[in-house]
Amino acid sequence: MRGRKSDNLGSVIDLRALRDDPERVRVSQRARGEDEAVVDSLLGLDERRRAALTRFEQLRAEQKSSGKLVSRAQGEEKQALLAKAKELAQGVKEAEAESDALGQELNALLRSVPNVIEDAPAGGEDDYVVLETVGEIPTFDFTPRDHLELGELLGAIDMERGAKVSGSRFYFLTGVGMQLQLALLNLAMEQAVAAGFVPMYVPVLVKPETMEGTGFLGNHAPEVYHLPADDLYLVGTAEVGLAGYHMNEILTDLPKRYAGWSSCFRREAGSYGKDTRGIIRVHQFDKVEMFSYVDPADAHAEHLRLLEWEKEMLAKVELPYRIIDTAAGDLGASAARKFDCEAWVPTQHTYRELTSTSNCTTFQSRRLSIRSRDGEGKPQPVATLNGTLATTRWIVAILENHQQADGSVRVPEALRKFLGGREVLEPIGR
RNA sequence: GGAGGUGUCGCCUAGUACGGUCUAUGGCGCCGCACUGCUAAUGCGGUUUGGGUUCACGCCCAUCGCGAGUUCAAAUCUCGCCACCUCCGCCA
Repeated sequence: MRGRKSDNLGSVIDLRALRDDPERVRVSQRARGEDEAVVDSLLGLDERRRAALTRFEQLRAEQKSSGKLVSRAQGEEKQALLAKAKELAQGVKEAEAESDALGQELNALLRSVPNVIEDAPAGGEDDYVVLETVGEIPTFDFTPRDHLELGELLGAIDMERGAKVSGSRFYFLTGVGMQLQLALLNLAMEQAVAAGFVPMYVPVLVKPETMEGTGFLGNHAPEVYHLPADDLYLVGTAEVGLAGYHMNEILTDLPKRYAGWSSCFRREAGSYGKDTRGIIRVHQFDKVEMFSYVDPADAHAEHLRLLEWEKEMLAKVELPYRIIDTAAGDLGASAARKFDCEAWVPTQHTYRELTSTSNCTTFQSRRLSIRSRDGEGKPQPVATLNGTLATTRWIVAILENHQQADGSVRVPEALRKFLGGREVLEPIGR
């Protein structure tokens, strides 16, 4: 008879909006290639739960007033009232059990539904739309080396020893490799702070509720490392900690912008044999991530701002890239829309993802209970958005695009001050 | 890791030995009104949070770190967990 959490269920997804416009969710599910019948199940469950809840509330009110009578009564009268109260209590317990059971069922179903998309192209991984292509693809009058060959020449990357120490997809950044990573992430942090982001160092081990609330236990679940001894998860991005930062809070002063620097861990399950060479796809890397809490009405505009900051950063390291609008079926559970910036990788003759910015609308804030007050002072969920500013993978594109015939690599102007003024990274003798 | 202590509506606080008008006390702060050359002071009233419902006034449910249990009835009793503080141990 204590503690009933199911009351704020409605906040997990916008049940009211679902009742008003179920078609919108159906369209989204269809575009993602997800089950569309879930909408009817949700509506049916919702109705049954509301009825059960009303029944419980009525019975409970009766029980309360009966309790007061008992407390005041004496002798025989009290005995009679007590008998009646016992009956009432039985009914209350049954009504509560029913409404709780329906609530749990509804909750589980709600959490299985990915975010409702906003204007994302329908389809799967290959159905992205190219929005813009920036910069010139470099041409070489020599056979370009791939990033690993360059990394080894420069004494920057050591895959062999990474595998020796930790297994496949682990590596060491050595010498200028580590300096280049620091330079890149420092440049990213510098830009973020200049743009008004609060720089953050964040936990990389988080509780299940944090991981769940950010949406990574949905279709990303197999990607996530879990430490069973402590029931903690290793994050795949600083986004997790930055989203959890304001969990269970009501925010004032939106927008709030944070830039988190963290190591990121990914199991890369299901990608066996893919990108096995070099540091393109690895279990551990470092990243500077932007994270914004904004008014839902401002979410799309913020999404475009995050994209602009990513473009600014890509321009600083002088990489040719394109921007794609990711198709619905390729979105994470929490994203309503996602733009990726993909840099040209000369030896692969293709573009590879360097940044990703997602508009999660109110998906994460509903699960983590992060709200602000609307014009009338009523709490409403905020929108959350994230975007990459730089990662270890950028080293791949920098090495390959700025390489020279002798195996040296030109350092982009903006990075030089973080590399002791160095203009070129030279191969070292072995 | 071990021992002890603490956790009440923004902040502080009463209540918990003995379960029942606790529908949670008081102060600070805040809001409204009154009084007042202005300000201040004073007086009166209001003020946990969330959800549901109502044109509205309101009304209903939940909420005393979290969860489970006992009971007709739990801030109060029982069990588990969490956070913080003190001491001890261990350690990069």
